[in-house]
Amino acid sequence: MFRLDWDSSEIETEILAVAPEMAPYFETFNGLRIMRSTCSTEIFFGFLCTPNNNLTRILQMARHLASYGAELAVVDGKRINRFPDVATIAAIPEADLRAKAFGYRAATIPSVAQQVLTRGEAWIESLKNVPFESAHAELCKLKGVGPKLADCIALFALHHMEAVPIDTHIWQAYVRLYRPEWKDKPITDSRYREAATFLRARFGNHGGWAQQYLFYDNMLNWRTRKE
DNA sequence: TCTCGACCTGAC
DNA sequence: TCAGGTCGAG
Repeated sequence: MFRLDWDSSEIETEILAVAPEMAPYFETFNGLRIMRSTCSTEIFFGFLCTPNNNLTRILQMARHLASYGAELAVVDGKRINRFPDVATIAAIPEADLRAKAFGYRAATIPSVAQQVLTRGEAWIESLKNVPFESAHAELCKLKGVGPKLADCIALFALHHMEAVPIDTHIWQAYVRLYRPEWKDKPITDSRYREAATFLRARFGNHGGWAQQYLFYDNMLNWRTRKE
């Protein structure tokens, strides 16, 4: 889960050799790791909760989706459920999720699950065995999944370690470090592609690992950072 | 290819 | 006002 079989100092050394600007982030957040989930379905639908949303609500929504799965145990009075399979999520009525304050994602989450089902239950897992670019392209064909979610799913669910999801935080870090002339510019499709391509080229197979530091730093400091 | 507005909710 | 965005129209 925490990739303890990976030597983080070795990875940091390799990243620093090609991207010395990462040094202060490694010093500040020493020990930060990128997690390795064993359940691709959970990560897939977890990220479907994230668009245009905040972490507190994302957690509530992910927990609610989990409640549709088989009960594993009760710990300190709290039910622990296995994350449900794709078919279960595909069958959740939109009204149920609306009632749980899912907003417009009440429609998109079951819809994406239905699209996945038509590709077969093993489809998500199968994307682990194709090149990152192919997996990303396939994920983007789902209505409701754009380039950012595709990158998140590729990295965190499928373990394509070169993926660099450009969310609002990585976008701010990218502009600050590499593209100051784009300060305050919104992310368009083409800018997204440029940033993601640039960061993958710069960090190579450690793109996912490196972006975690930039993400966490910006997450902590974006409100107070003055330029 | 870019720009906009819409889309749910709730914390700050 | 804005969150770990995406879609459709123009």
